[in-house]
This record gives sequence, C-alpha cells and structure tokens, in this order.
Amino acid sequence: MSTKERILEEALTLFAENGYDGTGVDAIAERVGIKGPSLYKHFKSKEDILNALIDTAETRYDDYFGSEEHIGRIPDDMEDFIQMTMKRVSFTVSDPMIRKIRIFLVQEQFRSERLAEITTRHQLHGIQRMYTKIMEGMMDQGLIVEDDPAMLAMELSAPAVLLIAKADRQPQYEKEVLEDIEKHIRHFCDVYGKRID
Amino acid sequence: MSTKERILEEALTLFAENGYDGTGVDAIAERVGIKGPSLYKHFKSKEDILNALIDTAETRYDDYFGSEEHIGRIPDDMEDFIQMTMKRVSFTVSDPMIRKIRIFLVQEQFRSERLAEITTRHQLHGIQRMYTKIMEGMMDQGLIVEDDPAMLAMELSAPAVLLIAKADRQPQYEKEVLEDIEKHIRHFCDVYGKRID
DNA sequence: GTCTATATCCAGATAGAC
DNA sequence: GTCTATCTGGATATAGAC
Repeated sequence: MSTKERILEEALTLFAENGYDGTGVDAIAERVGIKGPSLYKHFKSKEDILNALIDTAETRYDDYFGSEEHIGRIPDDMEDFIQMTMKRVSFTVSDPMIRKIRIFLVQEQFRSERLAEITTRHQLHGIQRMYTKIMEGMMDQGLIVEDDPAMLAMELSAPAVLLIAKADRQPQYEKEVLEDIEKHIRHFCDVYGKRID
Repeated sequence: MSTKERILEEALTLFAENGYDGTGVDAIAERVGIKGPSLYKHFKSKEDILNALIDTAETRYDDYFGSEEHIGRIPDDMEDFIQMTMKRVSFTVSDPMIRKIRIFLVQEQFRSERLAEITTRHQLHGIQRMYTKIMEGMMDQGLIVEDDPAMLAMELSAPAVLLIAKADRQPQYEKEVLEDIEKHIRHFCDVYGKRID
C-alpha cells in the first residue's frame, strides 16, 4: 500500500476518533510513520487530505452498497430474509472501515454541501433504494403483502440505521442493539409477511 | 437575559454552525457584544461553557419532551392523530432552539460519554418512550390494533427522526421532508389503524 | 464586568539539506 | 520522499487598568 493510501487510511481513523478539527497533521503523520511536513509531498494541504478521503469513502460505499451481492438475491422465505438482513447488519456494524466512514460522516456532515449529500445518501436514499429492490422481489415472490415497496423499505431500514448509530457512539450496547434490530425485523415480518396457507 | 445566558445562547448557535472546535471564544464574545477575555468573568474556560450548555440543553429537552402537552392527550381518531403528530414534527423542525440542540448534539456526540448518552436519548429512547405511551392509549381506545406498543413507537418515529436529520443538514429539502413524513405516518395508520366497521 | 495588552502554546505550512 | 528548522497565524487564557 502506497504512502498516499496509508495517509488516507490513518486520516480516516483519526477524523472518526477526534473529528477533522480535532486532528493535527502531525498526528496523522505519526501513525503513518513519517513526520508532519512529509505529508505535504503527497497532499498540498490538510483540506486536500479531507477531500481525497471523501472521494475514496464515496467510492468504497458505492462499491459496497451498489454491489450485486447485496441487492442481487431475493430471499427464499421469511427466515432466510431475516438471516440475510442480520448478516448484512452485523457486517456493517463491525467492519472497521465502514464504521469509521459512518462516524466520520455523521460528525462532518455540516462541513460542506457535498458531505451533507453523501450523508443523506448513506443514511437514507442509498439504503432505501437497496431495500426497495428487495421488497419488490419479495412481493413478486409472494413472501410479503402487496404495498408501496419504498414505504416498506423505509420502515424496515430506519430503525436499524438509528440503532446502528447508537452502537457507533455507545459500543458497550452493541450486543443489545443487534438484538433490538433482529426483534424489529421479526416484527416487520409478522406485520408484512404473508401467512402460509 | 443575563450576560451568562446570552453567552450560552450564542455559543449554542456557533457550536451548531461550526462545531465546538471550529468556534473561537472571540467569535462567541463578539455575538454577545463583548470582547473575548470578558467571557472568563462568567466561565472559567471554553470547556466550561460547553458543559454549562449541555446542562441547559438537557433541561430544555426534558422540559419539552417530558411535558404533559406532548404526551398527555390521546387522539380522538386517526386523522386527529396525524394532525397532532405533524404539528409536533413541524414545530420540532422549525423551532430554532430545538434545531440547534439537535445539530450541536449530532456533531459532538463522540466528545464524551455524557454527550453520547444524551444523543441516544434524544434520537431514540426519549422519543420512543413518548410514542409508546401514545400507542398504548390508542390501543386502549381501539384506534389501532393490539401489538407491542414500543415496537410501533419505533416504527413510527425512526423514519421521522432520520428525515428530520436530513432537513437539518439540507434545509432546501425541508418541504419535501415534511411531505415524506406525513406520507409515512399515513401509511403507518393504514397498516395499524383499525377499520371502522 | 469590561477593556487592552500580552503570555503561551500549538496548528498548518514552507524552506532547504540530505 | 523524508528530514529538521522555522515561519506565521490563530487559539485559549491571564494580568492588570478602568
């Protein structure tokens, strides 16, 4: 991995931990194993690091949430749907990179229009789009009742997003949060799942 | 209003706008109409201002969301419920103080354990507690089906919380956000409201 | 309680040797 | 590309006059 990439990696870690304003260039450099001024051979300013970071964060997110793996398969039955969804949730909660991007974004969302847009996409429209597809598929399969798929996607995802944000800021409740999410998903299935007659 | 209170007021405005680290004591003082060093006759440090601010924010929130006005009345029918809820949402979105507290908290939630707890209460447990009571009342009245009231409270409030957060960071979508919230509430009523036979 | 002047510190960034 | 030395500006905070 190039020094440039290492810088972005350590910058993300520190920005997530202490915020952009709370992170010094020397601190980033130290984690990379170089001195502060050496950063300026790779980036022309601290803000330049921030912007490059946003670029990679955006790409990485799109790669992940746009990938076929995550929207491709339609579940076989309700229990399969619950397992699939919880697996996705568990990964999202514990993957260090995804987690840091989330924590970074939520703190810096007001810094620029661009960051605001990306945050809305991550928290709302990106996830909703993914689950709308899944809801449509499940309606086609006769697994859930016919209804507005975007509405169902919102009702399924919003509580999970808020609970994951809780786990981000209070990691001591991570286990409880995962249980609450599963409970919520099962309730969702009870409400919208079609009875097997 | 005392100078001390004015300082807290202007500090909240600036912390919400530029974050705690992004706000200088001189900037706070200027809005109050005094010079930076004069602040130190009222607070012993910038962090002291922050802590006092958290105290008042907490009190103000508890006053508001714990008040009888917001949890007391049980709606007469579904349309009444929708109107009540939308009125509460509109107020929450547009009240400058509540809005600043929300924006301040979301940015500074990782600064301390205490801020993390308060954020979770504002976004999750406080709202859920309030709506759980309302759901229980509506079940007693036979307005909605019998179900886990805490679950319904979460499903009702979570999308609204996320959409309000969107309006906070992207005020240009405020109108659209309010429409989306109403649409979501009406869908909630369609799903859980009892038919009038 | 407010002011001006100032102490102290630390951040981002540059210069130039290696 | 990395280093050391350094510039520069801005920040929190204090001292002491009014």
